[in-house]
Formats: sequence, structure tokens, C-alpha cells
Amino acid sequence: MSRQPFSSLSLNPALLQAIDVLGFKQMTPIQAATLPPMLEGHDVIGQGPTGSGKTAAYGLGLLSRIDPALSRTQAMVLCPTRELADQVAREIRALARFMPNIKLSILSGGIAKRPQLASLEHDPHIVVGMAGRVLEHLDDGMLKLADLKVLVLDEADRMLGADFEAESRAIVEHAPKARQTLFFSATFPDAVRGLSRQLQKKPKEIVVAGDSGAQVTQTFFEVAPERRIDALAHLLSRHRPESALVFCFTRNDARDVEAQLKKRGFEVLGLHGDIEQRERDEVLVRFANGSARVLVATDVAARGLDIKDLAAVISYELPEDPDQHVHRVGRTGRAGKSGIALHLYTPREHERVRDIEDHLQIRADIEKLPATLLPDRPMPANVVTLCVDGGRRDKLRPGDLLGALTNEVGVVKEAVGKITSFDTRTYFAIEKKLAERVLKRLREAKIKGRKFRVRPID
DNA sequence: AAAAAAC
Repeated sequence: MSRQPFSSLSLNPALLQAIDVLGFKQMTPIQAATLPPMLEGHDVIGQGPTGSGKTAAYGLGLLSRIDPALSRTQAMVLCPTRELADQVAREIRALARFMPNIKLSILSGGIAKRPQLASLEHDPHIVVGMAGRVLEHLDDGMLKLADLKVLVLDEADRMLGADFEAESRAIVEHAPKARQTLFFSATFPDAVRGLSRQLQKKPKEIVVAGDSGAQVTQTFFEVAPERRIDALAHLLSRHRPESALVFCFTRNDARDVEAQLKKRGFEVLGLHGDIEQRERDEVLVRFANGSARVLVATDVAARGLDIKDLAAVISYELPEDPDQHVHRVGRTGRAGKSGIALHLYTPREHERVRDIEDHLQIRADIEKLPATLLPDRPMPANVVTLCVDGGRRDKLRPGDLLGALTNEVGVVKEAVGKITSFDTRTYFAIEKKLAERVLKRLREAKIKGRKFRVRPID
């Protein structure tokens, strides 16, 4: 199939400019297949491999239908985790960068409602969020959907699965009948296709052949339950991936594995539902920055998260649902990059391997662990993440803060790796050997007459 | 079992 440039579509020049700045060249197959029907106003079911640009596809689709001059909520995206909602919001903001004054609000739980209420006072053009908090705002009458044109269910099979179905449906009830409804995911069980008939109108069904993880080498290892943690340490010590996301079945397991690995000298972060949201956000920033190379998580991290250049996915335990396995593995090998996936299973979980084989029509590569496992070889990180607190939003926006800091403190500029900004905070990744010096300079720096709080978050 | 509103 020949790849086409975005310019072959009748996209708004502001969007084409953003696409150019973001460095997107041609459309990916899922983008090329879903954008034309979306631009014509059709409902769409878009199934495409993990890491193939589905967010940009529906992001461009919904932004194309927004009238910036109309201060009403015209598009809404629902996601299954808070971290994913944040990421989707960042991506849409980046695409909307050259559109005039597009307002986007993130409506997720785990944080105070008050700032969200303020953001809803003048209706945002776009809302990205989680079903629960969105429903609260709808019930309170603070979020109004009378002018909604586009509703997106990201990870649609999850949003319409048993856990979220009722909430998703309740939200759809609040939306106008005349709307465009878009479903996107890498996986669509038949049951969800059935639900589409109730929520969508004559959807165009697009399936881009699922070579999810084509660039990922997968290997399965059988292990006795009592050797599981040793096997994990062995795999880490043996492969020493630049970064590794380790999946556990339960929060308890995730907490245990995190603690055990720490005890053995590994630098590890944890991400799961028992951790406070603020901490979860920081953990993800630190991991993405490379200030720890191992992240132990539950399936909260299984879907959608785009962690740049993630080298390895490791299943400490396999999920029961083979689709969930597809999503986990899809955290690596994104956008044509390569990756490895290593999976541990006990004899009694062998059936899960079979299910994966049947479901994905693959032959699992099963390898034996050596009788003698390798000694622990921890993987120290060579960067540190600094958090710069920019104070109140109305005083200084993240962009200004960043510009001010890099100008003022020259050393930062050369030392900075990745940068992530949230509402009032900016995170810098800095090489460890430079960190102390930079930290000192930043602490002394006054920008626009104000002092900033700077702290390492490691 | 996980996630998720919130308490």
C-alpha cells in the first residue's frame, strides 16, 4: 500500500502546520483509512495495531469538526485511565497548537474538582476524561453537551466492557442524537461490535491488519511459583534493557515485586491504583525520563500509554484476557521501533499461553530458564528528574516558565533531556553528574522577579 | 483482578 501525505486530505491549514511541526511525514495506514470517512462525518470503528497513530487519527478527525469561534463543548474523548486521558489531552493540544484559542479540559478523578469547575465556566471546545468524573459534571449541570458534535471512545472495547459500560452509556444519553461517534482500539471483541449498533449510526468499520507488535520479539518462560521473583531478577540481569515495564496481576503483587526488587538493589518505580494520583503522575514522568529503568505496574499501564522508546515489556504474570496481553506488549515496539517482550507463567497458568496462541494465531516461543539463575545486576539510571514548581497558573504558564528557565540558567539548556509540563509544574531530565550543579543554579535563579521551587523527585 | 467517583 502506498503511503500518502496528510496534505492529500482537505485538512485545515492550521492542522497541517501542526502535523509538519510534529514531524509526521505520511499517514499511517489506520490514519489513511479512517480520516476520509471521519472528515465526511461518518461514524467510525477504527481497529489498528498498537502504536500506529490512532490518537492522532481521531484527534485530527475531531479537530476538523470544531468551530473555534463557538465557545461550546463540541468534542469529547473518554479514556479508561487517568494517565491515558492526560496523554491524549497533550496530543490533541499539540495538534491544535495553531488553531486559534482552542480550550481543552481534562476531567478525571483523583484530583480536586474545583479547578475543573472553573475550567467549565466558559465551555471548553474539547473535553478529555474519564467516565466517572465526566458523569459527575454532567449530573451537576456544569458540563453541557448540547452542542457536542464528536464523541470518541478511546480503547472502545474497554470503555464498553463490563466495568465501564453503564457509565459510558449514561454519558451517551447526555449527548445529542445527531453526533459523530468514533470507536478506536487495537482490539474489538465481537460483543463490542454488537454494542456499536446501539450507539453508532452506520459506522464505517476499518480494520488495519493487526500486526500489533510485529517488531517485538516475544519469549515465554515457565517458572515454579516460588522462583518467580528470582526469574524476574534473572531476566532483568540478563537483558538489562534500557527500560522495562513489568506487569503484575494485582496491586499487591505489584507492591511486593517493587519492594523485592528494591531490596535486591534495583532502582524501581511502581504504578497502580493504590498509589496517590499525584505520585502516579510523577512516577510516569520519571520513568519516561529514564530516571529509573524499571517500572512495576498493574494493567493500569497496559493500554494506550506511549512511553517513548520503551525497550522491554515483562509479564511477571500473564493476564487472563489475551486482548489485554496484546495491549501490554503494545507498550513496546511502537511507531515501527523494535522491542522485546518476556513473559513468565507457572504450570497452572499454561492455559493462558494457549489462549494467547489461539487468539493471536501465533506459536509461542517457549524457552527454558537456566537451572542456575544469574546473580543480580542492578541497572542504575544516569539521569535525575527535577521538578520546577511554577506557582500559580495565572502568573506564568508552563511554556513561559520553560523558556525563562532555559534562557536564565544556561547550563540547563545543555543538560536537559526530556521535558514534560503539567499545569504549573515542569519536569526536566538531567544527567546525574550535572544535577547538583544545575539544582544549585536553579535554586538561586529568580525568573521574572520570582523564585521557583525546585526539587529532585528521585 | 484491575480500573474508576468518592467517602
